[in-house]
Formats: sequence, structure tokens, C-alpha cells
Amino acid sequence: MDREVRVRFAPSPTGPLHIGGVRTALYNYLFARHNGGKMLLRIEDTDSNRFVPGAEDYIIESLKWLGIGIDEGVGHGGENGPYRQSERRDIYRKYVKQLLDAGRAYIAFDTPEELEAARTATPNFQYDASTRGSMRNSLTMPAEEVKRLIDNGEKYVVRFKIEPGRAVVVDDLLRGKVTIKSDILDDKVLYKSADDLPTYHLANIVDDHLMGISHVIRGEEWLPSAPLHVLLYEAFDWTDSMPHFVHLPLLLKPDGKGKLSKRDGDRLGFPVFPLEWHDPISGNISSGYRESGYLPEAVVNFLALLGWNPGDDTEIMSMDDLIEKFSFDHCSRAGAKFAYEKGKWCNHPYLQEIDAAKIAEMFKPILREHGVNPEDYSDEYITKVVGMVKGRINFVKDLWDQASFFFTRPDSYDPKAIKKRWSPETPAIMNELISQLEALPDFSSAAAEQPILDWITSNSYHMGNVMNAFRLAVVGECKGPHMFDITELLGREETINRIHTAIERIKLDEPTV
RNA sequence: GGCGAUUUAGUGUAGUGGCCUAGCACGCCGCCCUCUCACGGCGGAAACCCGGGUUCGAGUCCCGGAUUCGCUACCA
Repeated sequence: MDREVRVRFAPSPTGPLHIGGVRTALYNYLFARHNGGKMLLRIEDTDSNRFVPGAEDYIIESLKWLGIGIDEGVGHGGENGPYRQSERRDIYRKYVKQLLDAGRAYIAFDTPEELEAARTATPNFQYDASTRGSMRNSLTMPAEEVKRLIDNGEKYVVRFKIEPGRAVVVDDLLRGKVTIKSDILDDKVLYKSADDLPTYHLANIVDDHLMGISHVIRGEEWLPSAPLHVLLYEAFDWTDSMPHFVHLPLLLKPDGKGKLSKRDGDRLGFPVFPLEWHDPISGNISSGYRESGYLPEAVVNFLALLGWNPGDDTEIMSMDDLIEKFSFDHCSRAGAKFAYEKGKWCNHPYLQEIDAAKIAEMFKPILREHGVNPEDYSDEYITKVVGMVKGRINFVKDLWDQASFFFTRPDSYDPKAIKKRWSPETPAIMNELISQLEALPDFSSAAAEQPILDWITSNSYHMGNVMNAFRLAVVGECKGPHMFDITELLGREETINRIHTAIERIKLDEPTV
């Protein structure tokens, strides 16, 4: 790398940070860290109409949760601030004037209504070299008239004057040289007097230049306007320090067509946002990865793999691994359907690394949700339960499905299991089993198992049927960890009570034919 | 419509002219383990968008078409 790597993540605070934006931030971060560079966070709030309170804090908190570190920017300080575009009006005004003075831009008074009218009158109307001569702007009006209108407080915009007949080349690190004819570009609005704010394009170029950005890594939706940005660098005579561009592929719907939206998440049952979001205007709540039980390391890992690979078959990687391996050489160019099923799987290995006691703490709120007071159990008990079943879960909340019987007695018995394992003779055998369990000198798993198994074999009972009837009585269905580990934890009294209850409650509706 | 990007199993991807009888992972199916479910281990089904060309040889290079995605705002 020929110069210091400085990248930026520059979201708009128009709502919760979309998971696609998170991936963009992640790739920026990985690239910066891999190259020993800096990562900036800039807030692009140049559209005063779309500002949403709380969105900025949400962005900062999201990145923090995910471990995407910011070196400079909103909420983190730095030498190149302010990093909030709404606080940089003076800077933009100066550069707009520079473009105006150089004749690279002009003032236009056309109202939104007039533009709308022009667009309906002419099917493919575009504000450019072919049409600007017939519009209300400083190129067609006398200077005194322009001045008079401005002094009268007439609203205007500043448009970039695109010269036609140019082949503009965008050198994209991922896609190679992309060439576009300047004729198809329109005279983009750079500044609006209405709110004294630039549009994205101007603010973006000025800020990236002033903040010394070396690589602009953003979503593919920006590729069509990249030529405009190149032209702006030229107009400012900043081409020597123009950043490299990387346009990342987009995240698409898991099924069907189009880009990933919040509705897809609702429809298919996965979050589209890193953190839960409470919309201040509608009051709607959108689910987040954090609240849904995902570990940040898993989200990062899974997101990194959506459009990038390490060049070998490694799937599970820590942030440090990702930083070490990351490069655009292994990025794909096509949009990726959002593989949320793989995201679930990705949580599994990370969850396994957490020790049972800690997971037990995370399990307590879930127990409460199901009407179980965790205070009724010792931490040791809950931790043992977790230790027994955590290997089979992807999320802490799955613990309930796997281990609810440790906290509540079966309220029903799986009909299929009854049919298969509970015969008319079973109650008698279960009563014998109770006697055996009562007679056990030591009820621990290690000590209890062999005597019970011996009792089954010495009576020539069917091992599978007896053990499963036992399990059915205690658990309610034929699932769960090793049977004697369960009974050890439940204790002798509880185990025997459950068998009694089962004998009373399991009635065979119809005699087997 | 115009412009640009894009295209390997259901999904995410490996693959940069012979090592591809196309690899890995998720998901799916089966087997093993076992008192059960899960985990795990083993195995299976499943893909080079289409058509031309270049070449001794193409998933890999070229051309055309199609596909999908994006942009086409005083939004980013």
C-alpha cells in the first residue's frame, strides 16, 4: 500500500442500521486493521427531512457490540472533525463557492413542481447539457436577475455542470475499470439553499478528501454515481489524492427477488438489524441479533462469509483471524442471498466456548419467561442442566426446549411415544422400577445405572421399552440426555413421584389390535 | 426504457487453460453411536445460465444472448 490506509463508514441516521450496512462497516474495519490503517465513523445527515432521533446512538452502539472499533469519528473524537455533516456547513459552503467561481457549477431556481412538469412532459427528461439551456438557472438568466432572486430569498440549488462527451473511468478494486459516458450523467444537485446543506455527493467528496480517506468501501448501489464522484475530484483538482473505490455486492432476499428488507426478516423469522430498534415515530419494534440470542462474534463471522472467503476452507474465524486473512482478492462481485440458516449454525461453536455457569446466567431470564423462578433452584443445579444439554443448542433460548423437564413436571406425554413404548404391562414394570430405585443405596448416575440395567436384563425385560417408558414418565417424551444423569439431578423423590404420576395418567385409549 | 454491474448444487462459496470424475460449508437424506432426542463421526443426493468461437484441451479466454441486482430524486 502506497499510502496510509484510512477508511470510513458513513451511514445516514435515518433509522436502525441495516445488516447490509453492518457488513459494509465490517469490511471497512477488516481492511483497515489488516493494513494497519484507521477506521473513521462519519454521520451523513445531510437530509434534514429524514433525520431520525436515536439512530446515531444506535449506530455507535451496534458497532461497539460487534467489536468493530472506530479510531476517529462521531462519538470517538479525532483531529479531522466535526464528523457529523450537519456541523460542517461552513466547509461545504466554501467548496460550493469554489466550484461556482470556477464555472464548474451553477445556480438553478427550478422548483420541484417545475422539474416534475418537465419530467412528465418529456419522457426521459434529464437535467443536463441538452436541457439546462431551457431551464431557470444562472446560465440562462442575467446575473442581476440571479442576484435579485437570491436576495429575495428565493430557494435555489447548486448543480454540477457535467461536460458531455467524456469517458469517465472508475477504477474499482473489485470490478476493474468501469467506464461510463459523461453524457448519461445529469447535472446533480450539490447544494440546497433551503436547508443550507449539501447533498451526499458533494459532502462525501469534500469530507473524504479533507479526512484523508484512502479507500472508499461502500455498497454497490453507489457504483452508478461513482463517475460523478470522479468528476468532482477532477473539478476540485484532487485527482492525485483520489481514494481507491471498492463497491461491495449487496445482500439479497433469502428467497425470491430483490434486496434484503426488514419485511423479509419478519416473514422468515430472522433479524435484519444488529440491535433491537424501537421506532420513535411509529412505535414499532424491530428485532435485533443481540436480543435474539446471537453472539456478536457469530454475527461478525457469518457476515464476513457473505461475500468473502479466506481462500481456504476455514469457516469459523475470530475477528483477529478475519483481520489477518481479509483482502479484496477473495471478495465476490455478485449479490449474495442472505443465508440466515447458516447464521444460526454459526452461533453454535461460539456458544460452546462459553462456560456453563455463564450460560446458566443467560438462561435465567428465559426460565422466568416460562413461568419458572430461577431463585427456586441453585446456580449449581442450573449450571449442571446447562452443562448437560448445551452441546445440542444454537441459542441460549433453545435450552428451554431441551431442558424444561428439569424445572417442570411433564404436563402431558408424547402420544407417539406412548403408543410405541407403553403397553398394558408397563405400569406393573414401572412399579417394580420404583421399588428398585427406592432400594438403591446410591442414587448418583454412576452408581444407579448398572443395578437398574441388571434388573432389566435379569428379568428379561426389553431394554428399549423399559428405559423409554422410564424416560417417558420422567421427561414426558423420548428425548434428552443420558437417563441416569437426569435422575441424579432430579433426585430420587422427584423421579419416583414422576413415575407414579405417569402410571396414573397414562391411559391406553384403545387396546392394541 | 437508458446506463452499469452480475451469473458454479436449494443457499453461501472454492476454482485465474490440463491437477475438475468440479472441492468446502449450511440445509436436506441415510448410517453409526445409544434407553431416546440432540451433538459428533461416516456416507449420500445435488451445480459450471444459454449459444457461438479461440485452443490439442475451457467452469476458467473472446463474442452474442439471456438472467439477476443496482442506479436513473433538491435520499443516502
